[in-house]
Amino acid sequence: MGSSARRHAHLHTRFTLDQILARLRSAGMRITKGRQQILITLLNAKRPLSLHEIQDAASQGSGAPDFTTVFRVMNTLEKMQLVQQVHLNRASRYYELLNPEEHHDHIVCTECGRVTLMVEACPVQAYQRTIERRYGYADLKHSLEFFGKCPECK
Amino acid sequence: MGSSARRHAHLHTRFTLDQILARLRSAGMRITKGRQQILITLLNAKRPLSLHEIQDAASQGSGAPDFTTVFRVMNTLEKMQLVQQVHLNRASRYYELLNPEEHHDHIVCTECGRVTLMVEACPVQAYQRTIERRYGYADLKHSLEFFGKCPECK
DNA sequence: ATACATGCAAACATTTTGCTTTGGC
DNA sequence: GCCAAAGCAAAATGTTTGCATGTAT
Repeated sequence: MGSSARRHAHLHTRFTLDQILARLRSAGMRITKGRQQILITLLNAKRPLSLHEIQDAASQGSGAPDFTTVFRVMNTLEKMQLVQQVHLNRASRYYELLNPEEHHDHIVCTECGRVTLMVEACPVQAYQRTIERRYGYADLKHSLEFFGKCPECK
Repeated sequence: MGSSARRHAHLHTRFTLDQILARLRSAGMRITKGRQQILITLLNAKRPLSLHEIQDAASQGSGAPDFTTVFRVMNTLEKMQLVQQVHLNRASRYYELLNPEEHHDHIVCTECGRVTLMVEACPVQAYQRTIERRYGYADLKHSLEFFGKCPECK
């Protein structure tokens, strides 16, 4: 493959670890080893992760946070709007880091479970404001997942 | 309120009970009292229901299907694409009947949990074909939910 | 009569909470 | 040293399976 594929690749404008840690600090939270491991795991993730996956990955280094810790940290990060749940129609919950500017959606294969990240601009983003006005809701976020058969499975 | 509100109300082009029963029959499935109760419950539902809610509602009449039955029937209906899961960020799964032509999405209040059905044309529907081609997926369905503060809670 | 479907009970998975101990500030 | 956070254990909740019995066809 040449550079044409790469030309379409978008810049992942993600939070940096330091930016997130600064947010935690300014919220009066403490920077523990476990939290750092979890955040590094999320930063490296190429797809949404379950709590167990986060714990496993975060335990590679020296930290090895307890499952309960992962559970509580993820709850906190979700409330702080630093992470988001992604619905993959599986038994457990999946999380991903929320990017400050960019929003992307997912395609999930109904056969093999594979998750593809969509790189185009989200078609819903533009409607959000209109919907807020029409239905009187405020602070709208959304969650959009596509389900179908991936190239391999179809 | 005058008729102006009603003017925007759309026709709920839903399956009829008989249509669904015909589909079950042609799939070689048997028409039991429990299944009928469940389907009637889904037809009357004004919002997505959990398995327990379906069981409770379906037990009003004489049928009273067991929870396991509800679980299995819903799984089957989902595979048959007659119902769909809706993600409300709650502990359990919620289901709704899938309409043959019309597709609608939901707005969920993050404070009180209230669910509002959206009546406009779904902005994603139009993109689905494009996405199928671009990513090589087939038979795409999607799930779109908005989360925010409802008029009462904001 | 013959499967298919149900009900019941038990297993399983995941999420959540209580409480004691640890460690960041 | 103080108090938030972690770890551990146990409970609560929700989902799924096995098997004997019932029932639609």
